[in-house]
Amino acid sequence: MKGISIKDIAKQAGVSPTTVSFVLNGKAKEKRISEQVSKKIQKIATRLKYKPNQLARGLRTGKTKTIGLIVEDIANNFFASLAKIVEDEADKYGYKVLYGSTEDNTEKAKGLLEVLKYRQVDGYIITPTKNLDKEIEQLQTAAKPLVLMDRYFPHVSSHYVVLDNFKGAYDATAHLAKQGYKKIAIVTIASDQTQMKDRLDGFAAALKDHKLTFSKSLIKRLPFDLDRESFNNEIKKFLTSIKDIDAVFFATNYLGISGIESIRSLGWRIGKEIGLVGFDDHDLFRLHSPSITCVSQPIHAIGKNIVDVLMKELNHPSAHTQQIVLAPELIVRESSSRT
Amino acid sequence: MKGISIKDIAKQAGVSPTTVSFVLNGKAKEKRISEQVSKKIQKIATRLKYKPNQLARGLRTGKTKTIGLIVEDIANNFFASLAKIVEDEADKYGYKVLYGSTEDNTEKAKGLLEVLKYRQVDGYIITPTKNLDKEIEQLQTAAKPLVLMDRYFPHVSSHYVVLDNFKGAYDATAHLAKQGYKKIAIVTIASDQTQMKDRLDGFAAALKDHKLTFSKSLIKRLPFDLDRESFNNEIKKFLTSIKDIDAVFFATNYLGISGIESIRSLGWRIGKEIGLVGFDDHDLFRLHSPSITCVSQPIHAIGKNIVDVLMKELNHPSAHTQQIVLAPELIVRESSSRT
DNA sequence: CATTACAGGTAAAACGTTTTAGCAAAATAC
DNA sequence: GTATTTTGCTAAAACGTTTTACCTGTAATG
Repeated sequence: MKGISIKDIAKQAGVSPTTVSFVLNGKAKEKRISEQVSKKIQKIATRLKYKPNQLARGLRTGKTKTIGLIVEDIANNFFASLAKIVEDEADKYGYKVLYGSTEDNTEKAKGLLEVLKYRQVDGYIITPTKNLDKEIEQLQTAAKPLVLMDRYFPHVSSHYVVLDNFKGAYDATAHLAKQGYKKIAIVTIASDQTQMKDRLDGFAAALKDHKLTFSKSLIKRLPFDLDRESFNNEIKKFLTSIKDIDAVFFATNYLGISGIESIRSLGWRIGKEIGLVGFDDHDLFRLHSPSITCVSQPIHAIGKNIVDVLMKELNHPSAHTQQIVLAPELIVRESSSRT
Repeated sequence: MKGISIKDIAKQAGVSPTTVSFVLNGKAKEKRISEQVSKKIQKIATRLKYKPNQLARGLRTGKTKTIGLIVEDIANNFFASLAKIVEDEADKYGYKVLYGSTEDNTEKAKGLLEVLKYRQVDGYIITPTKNLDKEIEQLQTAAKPLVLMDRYFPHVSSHYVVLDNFKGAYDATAHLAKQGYKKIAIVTIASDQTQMKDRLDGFAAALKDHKLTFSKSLIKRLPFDLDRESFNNEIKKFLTSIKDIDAVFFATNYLGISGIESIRSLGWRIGKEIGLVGFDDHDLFRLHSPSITCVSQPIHAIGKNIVDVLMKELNHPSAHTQQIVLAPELIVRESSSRT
């Protein structure tokens, strides 16, 4: 089952492989191939269902029509949904996607970059981990098109598409304040990267603007790599340690899920004794009783923007980098209404 | 940033590219390259951090160390979790994964196969759609290693790894029966593929074994490609059409989710007026009030088996095909207890 | 009529590997 | 001391494209 090659077409058409290549790449006019020959080659090509061997083409041109997608965790709802959109959008441009999960582990991320590099992907979509800035800069100096997502490095000028995390957290917290909650805590991930820093900052700013208590003791930063059991235990310990706590904001979807579980096992009634807001929408949040208020990301827009920026960069590399910050939407539900 | 090539190493070592290739492919002894030269080449290679150009290698050998993964929907929890495991397992063998979602659409599936083919993947992991049997057979006669997952074609002898769907549905239904539910319905997807057929059969067999009513009117088969709104409407229409219905089994995770939503909007109390069992475990099922009984798939075992079978086939193609059927686990929760 | 221009193509190199076939020198056999 | 085998290595082809440089014949130019 050897595939059809350009030579086969050439033979059938009685011309040279060169001519076939020209025609099939749309350079017929430019290279002055006659209408006749051109048509003939086209016909034979479609009849034989010729598909160029991407390896050979890649070897010659250096372009593989493949992009690398590095996410935090493909099993996470948010990243999985995004991956689907990226796949669809990339497909429109004829690109395929190679993916990998970092688990928020820098070594794993470096490994993935390495693999993608010698697989010669044309461009990268990267959810960077903590110390990946050096690698990102290296890719940039090598003029590799790349787009960061979900988070970025403030000191590195690169393309990125992220959520307005500050606004997301601010809105969530302000909403809780307006609902009359007085002592609001946050549970987040111990990360100094922008997405978490901005969420924390938004939280703090909203507290300040609404003249609510703000202290270190209202913040819990958990390591990323705990299992659910440990998340639950840590969250319970934290929540019970705060006197008069009446609301909590969970800064990621999986923290929110653990949060719900923890609070219930404490016997507190969500929306009554304790207000709750989560991050990223989820079927669970919509259908939970009570339903869970959350900050929702415009996943479709994010995916589309990422691919559009990357494709623009692939086709017309430009000096100036594009930073896209999309607005979140606060979806108000029962978990934050004191009634 | 041209990569280091075998020629660069050859030049530095003062030998021919051939020799370098032999050494780096572990054929030093076989090809009688001296210890000295061998060591020297190894050293230079690691010093220069040589990584073979996979395109060139692939072009020459026909092997790309890439496998194609075709799922129904990468945004679906089950497939996303599986994709992660497949990625990890494949990585252990040095393989990367190209993926795509079919949306249960045969044309899309054919398109994906086409793309994967001319990307020259070494092997395929396929969640087949309805009429994909011809394509599967074609791949087989072309001696392409492939493993089907989630479902298979009874009339095609191929490797596959699936759940014991009959048992899953049987256990779920029998459980409902034992709990005292009398009129049990099923909502499934209108598909004649094995996974759905077996679930339906398991459901029917359990009803029969427990001497419960079984009639066509207790079965609802919905098209795959509805949006959630339509799923909900259809499910509501169906459930209200059955007199004295007191339990329902949803044969996929997304149907279960829609089912919960529908039943609630009907004002029925899950676990009281109506017993409910879902398919595939999900955070939502665990944390819903009441919590949802479900048939859970051993995702990790599935993923590992799939990759193991594929790798065996890649390395030692054999005549006999392997059919692996894994046992589901019924996770009993509140939605099926009449108390 | 001699020159130039252009139309319509092709030969061959290159991309970076792997692999087959073979060569020269050293070692062994008789 | 010649014939054979073994050792240690290499030249060159091949994988399927793309692309540069050129070639040949005809038409236009002066």
